[in-house]
Order: sequence, then C-alpha cells, then structure tokens
Amino acid sequence: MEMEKAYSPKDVEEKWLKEWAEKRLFHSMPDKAKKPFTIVIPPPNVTGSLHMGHALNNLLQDILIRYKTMTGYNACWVPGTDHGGIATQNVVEKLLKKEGKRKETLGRNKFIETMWQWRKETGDTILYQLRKLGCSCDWDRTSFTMDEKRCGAVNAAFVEFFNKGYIYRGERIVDWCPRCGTALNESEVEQENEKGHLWHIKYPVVNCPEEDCKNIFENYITVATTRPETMLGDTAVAVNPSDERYKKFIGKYAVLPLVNRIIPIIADEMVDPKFGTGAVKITPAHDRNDAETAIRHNLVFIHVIDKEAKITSHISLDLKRQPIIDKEKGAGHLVLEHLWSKDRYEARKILLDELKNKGFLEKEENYTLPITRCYRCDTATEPLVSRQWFLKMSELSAIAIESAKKRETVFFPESWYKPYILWLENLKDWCISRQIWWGHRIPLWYCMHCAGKDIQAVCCPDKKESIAPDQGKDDFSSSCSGTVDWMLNTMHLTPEYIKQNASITVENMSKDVKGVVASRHEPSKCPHCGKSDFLRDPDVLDTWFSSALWPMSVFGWPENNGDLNYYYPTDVLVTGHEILYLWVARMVMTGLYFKKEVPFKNVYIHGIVRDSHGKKMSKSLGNVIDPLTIMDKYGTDALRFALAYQSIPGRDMQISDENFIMARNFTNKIWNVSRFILMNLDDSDKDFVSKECELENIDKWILSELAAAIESANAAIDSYNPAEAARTLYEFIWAKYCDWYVEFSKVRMYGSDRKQRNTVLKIHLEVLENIIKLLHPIMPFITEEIYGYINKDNPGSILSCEYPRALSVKRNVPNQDTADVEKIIDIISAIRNIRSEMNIKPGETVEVYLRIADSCSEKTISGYAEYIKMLGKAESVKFIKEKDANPAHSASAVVGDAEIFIPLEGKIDFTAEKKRLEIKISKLEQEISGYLKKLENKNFMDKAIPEEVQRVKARYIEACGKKTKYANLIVNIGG
RNA sequence: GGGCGAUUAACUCAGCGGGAGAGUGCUUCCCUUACAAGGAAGAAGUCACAGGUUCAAAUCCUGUAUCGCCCACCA
Repeated sequence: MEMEKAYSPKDVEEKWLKEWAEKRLFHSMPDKAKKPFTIVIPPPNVTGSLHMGHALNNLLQDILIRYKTMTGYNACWVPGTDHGGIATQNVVEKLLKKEGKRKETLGRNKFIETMWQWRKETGDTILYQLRKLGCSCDWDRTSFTMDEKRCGAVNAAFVEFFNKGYIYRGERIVDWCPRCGTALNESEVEQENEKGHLWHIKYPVVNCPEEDCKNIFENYITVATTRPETMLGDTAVAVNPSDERYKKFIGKYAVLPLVNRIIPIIADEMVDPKFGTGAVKITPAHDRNDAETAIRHNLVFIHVIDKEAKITSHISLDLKRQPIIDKEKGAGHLVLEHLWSKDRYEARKILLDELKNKGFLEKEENYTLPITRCYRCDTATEPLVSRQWFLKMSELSAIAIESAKKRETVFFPESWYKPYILWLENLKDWCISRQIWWGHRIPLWYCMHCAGKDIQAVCCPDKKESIAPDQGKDDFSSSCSGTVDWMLNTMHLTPEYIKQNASITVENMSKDVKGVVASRHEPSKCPHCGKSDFLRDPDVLDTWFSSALWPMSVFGWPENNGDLNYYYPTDVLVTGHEILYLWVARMVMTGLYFKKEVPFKNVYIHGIVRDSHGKKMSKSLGNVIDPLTIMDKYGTDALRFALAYQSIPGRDMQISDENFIMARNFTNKIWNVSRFILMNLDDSDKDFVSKECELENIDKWILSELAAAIESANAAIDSYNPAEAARTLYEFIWAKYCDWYVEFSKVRMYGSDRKQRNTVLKIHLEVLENIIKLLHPIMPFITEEIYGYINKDNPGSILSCEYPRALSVKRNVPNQDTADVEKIIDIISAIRNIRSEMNIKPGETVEVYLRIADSCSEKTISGYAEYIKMLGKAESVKFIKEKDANPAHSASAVVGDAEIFIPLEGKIDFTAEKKRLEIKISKLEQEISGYLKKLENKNFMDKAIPEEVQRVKARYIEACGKKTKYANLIVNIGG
C-alpha cells in the first residue's frame, strides 16, 4: 500500500468530487420508509463568487446533511441561485459599458436577452465552487429564482396577494438611487457617517401670509439644515411646542429666503429643542421625517429634486393635500431659473452663496451626518416620493408572530428570537416594486380600453423596443406622451402599436380599478370589455419576493406534488444573521400564508466571518481571505475544519491564516496516523479481525475515551455546535489517540508476539474507522480517501456508513482500569519532566525506580513496565519497598502515591534538584491550604453537596501525601 | 435612544457555579523507523472593574468602563 508521507489534498479532492458526481450520491427522492431531513440553500447571487461567508454557511449545511445521511435520514439539500435583481443588472450594465453600449439603447427585451446570455455563461460559477467545497447538494434539484417553475411560483403568489387585497400601489418616500434609477430597500443601501456641515439659515417671520416683510432681519427664526438645497421645497418651519424661545412664533409665518414663499410656523413634538437651533425646516417631499410631519399637519408636498437628483424645472405638487400657497404662484422655486436642472450639490453651492450674500446665512458649523448610499454604485441616495407597489404586512406579520410565539420555528441560538419578534412587530409595509428590468416582471395587466385613463405612456416610434420614460430621455425627440386613452382615441394609434412602442407608468391602481388583471399569464380578454389589448406593468419585483417563496418553490409550489408534501416543511434553515429580517421572516410569512405551515422547523443562525482584526471582510478594505485560495493552499478539508472549529454559536468569528495552518496540520496528522496503521496492517495476519482477543487496560482506556468523544460529537452536532464537535475530535485524536495510545501500542506492535500485535491492530482499526466516520461530515475528502484504503477490497462511500454511536464502542470497562492508565500517563510524564529538566539527551536511557505505596497497586503498575520503558526511555523499571532507602544520587518526583527515582550519578546537581523539589512543595502547600480552608469551613461542610466535600477531602489527602513524600525526598537528597 | 454580544496567557479564542484551558507565539532539547505540517519538556493569567447572591463565582445578578454589532433617529 502506497500512502504519501504528507497528505496532498489536490488529487484526493478531485478524485472524490468525480466519484460523488458520477454516483449521484447526494440525490434524494421521496421515500416513505425513511424520514426526510431537508435543507434549502440560501441561494447565492448568480454574480457571486465564493467568499468566506458562503463557505461557512454552506459548510454548516453540509455538515448537517452528511451527518443526517449517516444517521439514517433521507437527507435532501436543494441548491440554487438567486437572480439578484439590481446587483446583477449592474454587473451586466458595466460589461455593456465596456463595449460602449447602454441598456437604454439596447431596449428592454434585448437587454434581458443579454442578461440571460450572461447568466448562462457565468451564473453557475458559484455552484461549481460549492461542489469544490464538497457540498453534498442534490444537484439534480438545482433551482434558479428566475427559472420557469420559480417564476410560476412568484406569479402565483403575487396574483393571490393582489386578489386578496394585500398589494396596493402607494406613495412613499423611498431611497432612490439617482445613478441606478430605481427605488432601493434597506438591504440595498449602506449608511455611513460623513463629515459635512450644519448651516444655520435665517427665515424672516411675518404675522400673516399677506404681510409685507420689509426689514427681514428684525424678526426672524433660524433653522439648521444639512441640506440647504431642499429649502426650495419647504412648506413649513417646525418648533417644539414647549420651546420657550419660539412659542411666540407658533402660528405665524416664515418667508422662505430667495424664494419668497410664505410658509407656516408649526409646533410638533418631533422637534428636538436641543438640536441645532431648535427650529426645523420641513421639506415633505424629500425627507422621511418631514413627510410624516407634513401628513400630521396636512402640509403640501413640493417636489424640487428629480430622479436624477437635479433641481426640477417644473411644478410638481401634490395637490391632494391642501396647498397653503396658491397654484398661480407655483412652488416658488420656479423663480430661481438658474437652478433648474442643476445637480443637487451644485445647487447647494449656488444657494449657499446667495444666502450668504444676502445675509441669510447665520453660520456654518462642522457636523458629521449619516449618508445613505447605494450599495452597488456608492451614489448617495435621494429620499424621493415615488409610486411603488406595496405588500401589506400587518396581517402577515401577525401570523408570523403568533407562530413564533408557539415556537413553531425555533432559533439557534435562542437569543435571536427576541429581535426577530421585535422586528415583526414594528414591520412597515414592504415596497416590492423596483424600476429595473432584470427580475420578475409584475404580473399585472392593464386593459388599454378600461384602464387607459390611468396609464401614462410614452411612445417612441423610432424605436422598435419600448424604453422607460425616465431613462434615455435624450432619445425622445420624436416621442409623444400622454394617457393611453388619449393615444387611442385622439391620436388614433392602434393598440398593437402602443403595445410595441410605448413604455408606461401607472397611477394609483388597485384591484378595484376596472380593467386591471392580475394573472399568471397574459389574460386573453378583459373581464370588463372583453377586448384583449393589454399593457403589462413595467416594474419588476424586489428580488426578496422570490426568495421569500424559495422553500416552497424549489419543491414545485404552487403545484401540490409529492416532493412538496414529503420535504416541506424543511428541517432547518442555516443563515447568517444579516438576512434574518430580510429573508427569514419573509419566508416564514409567505410559508404560513400559502402553506399554513412554517417553512422550516429550526433556524440556525451562525456568525459572520471577520478578519483577524474583527473587521468585516470586504473588497474595499482589502482584507478578504479567499476560500478558494485557502483550499488551494491548505486543502478543502483544512478550510472546512478551520471554519467549523471557529464557528461558536452566537458569535462572529475572526479568522486568519493561523487557523488554516492549524487545520492543515491536523489533516496531516490524521493522514499520518492512518498511514501508520495501514502500513502495519499490510503485513498482519489476514483474518485477525475475526479472532477473539484479550484487551489490555490501555485498549479499554482508548475505547472509553472514544466513546466519550463520540457522545460529545453527536450531542454537539445535534445542538448546532460544530465548533464543539471539531474541538472534541481534535482533542481526542491528537492528544489522546496519537500522543498516547499510538505510542503505547508500539510496544505490542513492534513486539514479537503475533497475537498481541493483532489485538492492538484490531483496536487501532476500530478507533480509526470511528474517527474517520466522526470526522466525515466536517472533512469529507480525506475521510473518504482513508476509508478507501481501509476497505480497498470493498470500495464504497463512507457516507453510507452509520455515524458512530457511543454504544457501539462501549465495553464494560471498570473505572479502575482506565484510572490505572491515567496514572501511567502521569508517571511517564513525570519521568520525561525529570529527563528534560536534568538535560538528559533524548537518546540516552535511564534507570527508573518506583516506590508504590500498596502492593496491589505495585502489581498493576508493574504490568506497564514495558510502556514506561518505551515512552520514558528507561533502560529498566525497578520497584522498591517502603522500607528501602532512596536510590542514591537521584532526581525524584511524586505522582499520586507513587515515588519515582532516576539515579543520575555524576550528572545531578543537588542544589538544582533541591530547588526543583522545593518549588513543587510550595505549590502543594498552596493547594493544601486552599483545601484546608474549605474543610475547616463549617458552612462548606454543612451545605456543599457531599460529592464535592468528598472530592476536596480526597484531593487534600493526596496533596498532603505528596507533600510529605517530597519533604522526605529533600531530606534524603544525598541518598 | 432601544436591543444584543464581548472583555480569560504575548496574540486568536474555548470554558460559563466546585481543581484556570487550547492553538499560535516564546524558551530548552530532539530529523527516535506514522507525522519536523512532527515529538518531549517548560515559562506565561488578581479570568475588565466595583458591588451582590452562594458554603463556593471566570462562570449567576446589578452597576461601571471600554470595544463591537443590530434597529431607530439624526433637521
């Protein structure tokens, strides 16, 4: 048998990846005879490339799947990818840009074609990387959030929600990315603090709207703002009602500087008197808070910044709310013609100059303010009022809360339960529409004839494809715009023509509007007029909408088939906490709504992988450790083990190269100990395995240690604690098995007794097989390989083995037997300690004298003499009696009731030895006084549990005995 | 402002009511026939601080400090 001296992961991994794939080992089908264990993957984005977060997340799932497979479940892990909405669209847009193309000129259909082409070419990259990681996914079930089945699920869900009145179109302030031209939700923006300014601006005060304001600086109120450009859209100034400074102004009016529009001064609790000047300008259309204040006070919304973040050049008022300015005068900012179409920051600069020149600017102070940026392009977002589709959440969250309180899903660690509930309780309606092209197009169809009045369309006759109205404006020279109704009836365009050439926006549509049809497919005819001229809503759905359906859709929902019935609900969802709200909560809500059952019974939330300084890994920080590089450098099993080892429940983890080196060394250790056994197995008696053999205590000891490790590993994985499992196995394999048992076993292995040799090999084989089975979920490659060597006549995957249970290796072992082994270990350690401290060369042997207190114990220990000789490098082990004199010129030690002497004539420095022993005595004295304090404490003796009292007593007696022996050794040190 | 977590050896972190642990690093010695990606030995800690509960606290409770994360707000 040929095993290389060092484990080389590359060939082994390649071999087993091929093997697993060829045998379709991870494929699962419903099987009534077996219990299913199901996980659906958190689908990585198609643009994704495997990073540490993915590696950890999928590793944890893989551990569970392999473990459950080995414990007899029909385990099924469904892989797949997410189309990724805006993120993916941006990637392709950038590629197009390199070719000098824009999506607007390409048109919607062509662009989507390009997207699909791209996804076909590169979208599965991450799935291949997951295979490389060893993930035991059922690849036959690979899904994609935009494949046919999943689209069907999305449409079905939308139609159901829409028809039941859960979906409405409304106006909200949303974060708008002026670069990407779409609304963003909280997951798509990043907040950071940025240095900026707080400008104090004087607003003159008048008593009534009609009053002429002659001397503006006599009576004024100063507002503080970080965004002076939004003042064009101010419709009030607010102060706190209890603010003594401003009480006199409440109910009066302010004159908007430069614009000269008159706005009311109102009182609102939302104003913090301590911040800034205590007076706030209210810009309802461009600030979330102001919008809420405006609604409370019935203020008008004036839009002054457009979707490209430029100052608008037209009036755009929300006249549904009572305007306090008359329509004739407009929003006021129209007088500032020079600001039209200026970028927001440019406009800010101009405005500030003018305010300063005219004496309105009171002061400018430095101020750090939070900036919200688009996570894809880093552009500062603009809070804009826009029309979006919303999913009403109150009822859905209520059922989710109820379910969580009944513990229908259980969180691991449990500490996530509370934040989860809190989030659900404060849930706002979900903005589900996005103004991009890549995604699930909203399945709403508008009848041109019935709903034509409510649809604004832009027709672009030069273009074969329709284009969005807000994008590519420059190309609109020959376009016309208006309602569809107008196009049909006044312009006499044909429905077919409009369909081909128009892009549309819709007003406040709901299911109550005539001619609006939610349908999985294009409806054949309008339920109202019977005609079949439809326009489809241009928006696409938030990418999380399809993710929310994932655990159902991967099994074919809405079709009610065998897969869905067998595998749903899934057993556990494994995810990082960063998407607990965005994704987990939404899956629960849709699952409960559509299936009346939670999508998963457990949620296993793991930490986030950080760098060695605790920073989140990100490309911009340059602190990314690429798992693929690690796999290449140290092997996939090492990567997996390192991650598992660090994955402490409830904690984020810091990883660095060190962790991987440790794991790599561990794989090598496993490899070599296997090699040691297999090498010896080669020339062993063929049928030794079936032969009865008599176990030595050492064998019993390692088997009982193994049983303990097995128990602990099982419990650890069952409780989602892979780190505990990894640490247990590491400790057992290295510190117990390799360091001691393997060394002990060499006595019999290299001895001449064939039977003895076979016995020990048999134990080795048993331990080794258990070890690799135990390790397999964490380290699949090396364990398969070793398993292959062990069973070379009978090849197969270790995955079909049963995961070890403690019972299977437990023998009836008296405690005394294993305690004896522990004692031998201590004695050998003490001998080694003396050798080392007395500078005995490793090659040099010594004579060892042992004095054991009682003869029974002496008899036992003498049975281990060969082990002491071998591991302590002793030439001989002799026993002396209580009455015998201490061997002369000896270094000595006390282990329990045993005294050890190593005669070192000519080598021993008595003062050094005396000092060594004195240190031991003083340590013992400390120990003894600690015990004594307890034993003399009446409270301790009365109240402590008896076992503890016994423990302390025993330790006290042992320490006293040792101390006496050491004291005696010092007295007799000359021999 | 609300919530969560952390503070243990030089570093990275386990442990979470009864003897202070691991890996790395450090010191000394060894290429001994499974493994130098290794072996043997060793030094190294008022377990952040202050109170409390308990016979007993690194561990439970309260408070303080520092750090980190999440949510909300930030004119």
